[in-house]
This record gives sequence, structure tokens and C-alpha cells, in this order.
Amino acid sequence: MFTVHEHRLNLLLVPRMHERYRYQWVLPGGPVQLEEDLEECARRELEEQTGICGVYLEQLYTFGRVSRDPGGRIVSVAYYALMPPDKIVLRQPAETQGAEWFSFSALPVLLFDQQEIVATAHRRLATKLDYSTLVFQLVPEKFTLGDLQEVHEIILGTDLDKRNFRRQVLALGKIEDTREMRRDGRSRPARLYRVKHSGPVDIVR
Amino acid sequence: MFTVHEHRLNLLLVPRMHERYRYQWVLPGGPVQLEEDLEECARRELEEQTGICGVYLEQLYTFGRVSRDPGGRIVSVAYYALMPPDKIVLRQPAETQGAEWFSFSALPVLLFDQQEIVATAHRRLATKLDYSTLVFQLVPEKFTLGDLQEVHEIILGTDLDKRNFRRQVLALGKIEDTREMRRDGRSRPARLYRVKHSGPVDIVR
DNA sequence: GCAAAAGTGTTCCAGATACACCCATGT
DNA sequence: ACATGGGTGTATCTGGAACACTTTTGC
Repeated sequence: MFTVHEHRLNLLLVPRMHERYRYQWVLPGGPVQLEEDLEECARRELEEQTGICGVYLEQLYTFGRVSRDPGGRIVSVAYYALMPPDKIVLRQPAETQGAEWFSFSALPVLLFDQQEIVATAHRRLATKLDYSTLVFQLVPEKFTLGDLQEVHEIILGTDLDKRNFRRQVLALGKIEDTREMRRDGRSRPARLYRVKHSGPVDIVR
Repeated sequence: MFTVHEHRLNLLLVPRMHERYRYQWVLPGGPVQLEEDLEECARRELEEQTGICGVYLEQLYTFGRVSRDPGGRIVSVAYYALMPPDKIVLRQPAETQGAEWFSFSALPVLLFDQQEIVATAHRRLATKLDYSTLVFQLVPEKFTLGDLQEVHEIILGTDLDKRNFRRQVLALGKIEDTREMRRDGRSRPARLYRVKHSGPVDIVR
């Protein structure tokens, strides 16, 4: 579960509840039930462990090395999820079983191969930003072009040219001007945009 | 398992051996064993059922819909494989448990969601041709530029411009002239090329 | 007036595309 | 001679990259 908030890419971790390695930080997840689809399982575990629901979710990769979990043979079908920053505080702390956001650049040491899973997800995220509309899953309903650019820069880890970025994102034709402005303290107000045909993530280019 | 042979994209199917739907054509595969990695499992099942080994293999997607197999809850971690046409006949028929190549454009009706799996694999193949060196897994050690172009055209289902194709593939710098020619019956002999640093598939662009 | 972020165009270059004819061989 | 696929160069278009100054607000 990723979000971009306060100029940082954040990853959500939960304390592990199994007896071995109890309270180590781990990715949310758990065993699939007989009567649920894989994505349903991912959504259910995410909601049970963090209270989050209704986010963008995409299958990432299936990790199945024999020895990846010393406690037994576990095959994990990993999903990654994206959430806009304005939903972060919607849920009551009571529902979130100790889940916490961590800055992606300062993650705790993760168990087993979870570091690899996280790295794979981040790579996918960065790659897919460039040829899909994924980024709109990481901004609120109304956002400025500066917001959008910042999300790109934080995930890619590089600075982008403002004029080129704006031209390109507008040329995609996926967003429209709301005719509203955001006054943001001590600088010039910025135009707010919204996604035009707010659909699922699609592939461009 | 895909190959391009005699101007067609071909897919390898095996007769199903479970009692329900016995002898229906299905994708090779089977249950993972406790002490093997997922890719090992794919290779083992492929070899057991078709005699094929040593091919390019890549994880495709994990299919886990609850009702995808009416016989029970099966989660399938699908892989796709590529093979050059000159290896097709290397294996003894005795080892191939009735496996047969089918033209991709005239596949038999497949069981359950296998049609979806095949479609997903084909989409991945076509997409990845354009930004990786995947195509070299589908041609023999020595090949002509015409061979390469034909593989692209067959998989993409479109005709490509000969001069542009040649310029682009040579510009990648991945292949070199063997200084040999292939005499091919009733037309001008063609230069044979080989892959330069025959490594795994890598990403270009 | 100064700090801070918003907003705005043009030039340049590289890579993609479109396009037509001659060549070497077998029959 | 003709049929078959091999081989070659150029002009054009398009999308990406580089690049700097003015505007609007709060303090």
C-alpha cells in the first residue's frame, strides 16, 4: 500500500501477529480463503489489518521460492495498492491494528523476501507512471499540476521540467480544469484540475 | 509454450489426463511440489509432459478466480515459454506424452479459463517484443533479418517496413554478421546473423 | 519589496515513418 | 526470362528535451 503524502512516498506496514517474529513490521496480507478470489483476499486482508478499502489494487508478482519463509512453504501472490493522500485519515485508529505509514526511503528491515517484494512494487510503480494513468490514483479528486508533478518526481526520484511536464499531461486529455483555485498560504494560487472520465487505470502510449 | 514455425505462431498443448475432461487439450502444467520453486515446477511439468527443457520461461500472471476450475479451488501461477523453431524436433516422441503444436490462430476450445491465460500470454509477448530482446528466444542460433522480421510480423499481426525494421534492429547493436549466407532455394542468399552477447532477455528502450 | 510557487513558448534534436528500386539466385 | 526474397538511402514528421522569465499571492 503506497501513498504520496507530505513530499514523501510512504508505505504501509503492519505488526506481525504470528508468534515467530511477533511485532516485526510486515506487509499486510494473509492466507486466501477457499471461497474468495485472489484480489478479494488482498482487499479483505488490507481492510482487516489497516481499515483501508476502496483503493486501486493490482496484481504484482507471485513469490514462491521454497525457502522464502522459514516457517513453511508459502507462496505469496503479491498485490500493490495506491491511495490518495486525502483518504489517509478517514479510518479510525481502532480499526487499524497498529498499521503505520513509513517513509519509503527509511523503511525498517523487513522480514524474509519482503524487501524484494517492495522493490518490485516500486519498480512497477515507477515504470507504469510513464505509460498509464496510474498517477491519478495517488492524488485527491481535485489537484494541481504541481501536485501531479510532485508525485512523479517523488516516485521517480528525479526532477522534471515544469513546462514539459504540464504540456505532456495536458496533451493526454485526461484531466480538465475545475475553474477553482487552491490558495495555499504564501504563494500564488494554483488551478485545480480533476480527472475527466474517472475510470480505471488505462494504458497510454 | 510458444514457437514460430513455418510462418505461424504455434502453441503447445497436451491431452489432459485427469478423469474429468480426459484427453481435452490443455496447457502443460501441474501442482507445485513442496521442495521446488515455482519456475522449477513449470520447467519440470513442461519437461514431463512435452520433453522440452532449456527454454526461456517467464512468469505471466496468477489466475485464482474461485470458480475457474469446477473440480476444485485451483490457483495457477502461469508461465509462458518461448522456443526457437530448430529445437522443435529435438525430442523423441516417446517423451512427449501426446503433446502437439497448434496454430495459434486455430486453437481448439480450451478448458476453463485457459483461453484467457493464452490471450494474456499473447498480449504480453506482443507488447514485450517492442521493448526487449525477447525475439531472440524465438529464432535459431543463426538467423536472417528476414527471419527476425517475420517473427515480429506473425506475433504482432501486422506488416512492417523492411528498411525501417532492419535499421532499427541493427541499431540495437545486439546482433552481429556471421559472414555466412543461407541459400534458400529459389532466391538470393541471405546474410546470417547471430546474437552478440547471448545473455538473458533484457530491456531496451 | 521579498519570498514562494504558478504559469507560460520556442528551439532543437533524435528517433519513427513513409517510400521504390536494384540484386543474386533457382527454375 | 522470370519469379522470389535480399538488400539498400533519403526526406519528412513527430515527440521529447532543453531552457528563463513574468505573475500572483502572503508576509
